[in-house]
Amino acid sequence: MAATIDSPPARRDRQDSRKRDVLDAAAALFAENGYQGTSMRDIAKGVGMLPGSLYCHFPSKSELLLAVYREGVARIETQVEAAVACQTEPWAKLEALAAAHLEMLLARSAYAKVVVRVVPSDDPAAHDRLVALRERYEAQVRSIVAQLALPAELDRDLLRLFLIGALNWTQVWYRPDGAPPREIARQLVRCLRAGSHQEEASR
Amino acid sequence: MAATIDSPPARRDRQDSRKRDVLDAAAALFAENGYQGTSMRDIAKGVGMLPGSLYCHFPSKSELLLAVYREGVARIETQVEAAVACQTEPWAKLEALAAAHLEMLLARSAYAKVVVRVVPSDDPAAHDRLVALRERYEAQVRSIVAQLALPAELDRDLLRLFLIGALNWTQVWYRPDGAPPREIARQLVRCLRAGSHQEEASR
DNA sequence: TACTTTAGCAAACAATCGTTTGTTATAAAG
DNA sequence: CTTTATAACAAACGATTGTTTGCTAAAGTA
Repeated sequence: MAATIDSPPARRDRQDSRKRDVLDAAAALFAENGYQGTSMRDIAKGVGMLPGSLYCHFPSKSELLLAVYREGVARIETQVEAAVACQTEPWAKLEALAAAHLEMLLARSAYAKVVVRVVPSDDPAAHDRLVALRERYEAQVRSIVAQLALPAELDRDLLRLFLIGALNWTQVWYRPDGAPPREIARQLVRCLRAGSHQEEASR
Repeated sequence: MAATIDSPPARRDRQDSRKRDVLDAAAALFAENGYQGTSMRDIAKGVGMLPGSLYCHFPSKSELLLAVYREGVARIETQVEAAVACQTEPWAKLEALAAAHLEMLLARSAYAKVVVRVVPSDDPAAHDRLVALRERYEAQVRSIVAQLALPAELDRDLLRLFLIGALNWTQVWYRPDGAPPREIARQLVRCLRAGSHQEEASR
């Protein structure tokens, strides 16, 4: 078992390297032109393959989208988790979350852009699994929002949805020459901190 | 001139009636399945015509989208304007704007849904004119936000973009059995009112 | 060396896309 | 009645869609 442990890797590395190329090209194109606006031929051209060759790595366009989505959610989760871990105060955690989310969405990762730009109903065949992936990330946000000290009459779920909405909508209007992601996050959290302004001492 | 004023209308009414049917069907389908997810054949089937017959009323799919978009923006503007006019206090105006916007977006109008769901880059041929229509509405929001009393360090443009983002994102998560549009609007404005909580007396 | 595996190519598949053409039926205009 | 205009049909256009098939060549396994 240990004797053959390094014979497959060479093979495995190469195929995975190409598979990675396909994934990267698909992520870039989905992020730029949307799911329905990107054809398998576009992706093939992006990696210098023929269209049919893509099916050596992914059985269908839907599965390819799912793989990109999965990776996108994973990357956002990882970055957000790391950023939140550096903070102790709940509102500071929320701002760190927002900043990391925006950083990925606006500057860093094409994978992250796909998660926001491509809505589950864009591909009915993958709809349910896409929703499941989205919810996995939202659970992370929920756990941060749960730690906030808020007035009782303020709905926590709505606050979370407003936050995510404001964050994701940045993709529509963001320009690299405007306010940087970190500054946007700071202002957003400052806005949302509203109602609880007077209870700052509690918790 | 006044002698022939009522001879055209009969003709005009009929053709406009069919044109309206096409527009309605397109709006419903664009709202439900997106622009690229809706074919001219789908729309034709929706009004009981053959695909080619659509071109009697609209010269292309892009122009059809533009017509739906124009109508959508106009409807939102009208409703929002009426709702805002009933209020005098700036924050009350903003809440009325949010409520009217959500009412249209979530319950009332397929046209309004299209304006939010279809992003300009979905149709490169119509991109610039779609952006222009979107901006026309955003100007209306800007004028309301301009009346708010806000602390100086809070960016008005960002506040507006956060508001619109949170509003439009509701289309992703809204369920008719959850909180009604009016309640969502109330909570959202309460959240955003944050930073200016202490300056309530000013202006 | 002989066998198996597979990434990728070359070419085509059926289906669907937005759109065009030519014609017919209907109805307003003179 | 004649002329003109047009909504709608019937049918097809070429292009593009996601996908499949058969094959080749190279690399790993025994």
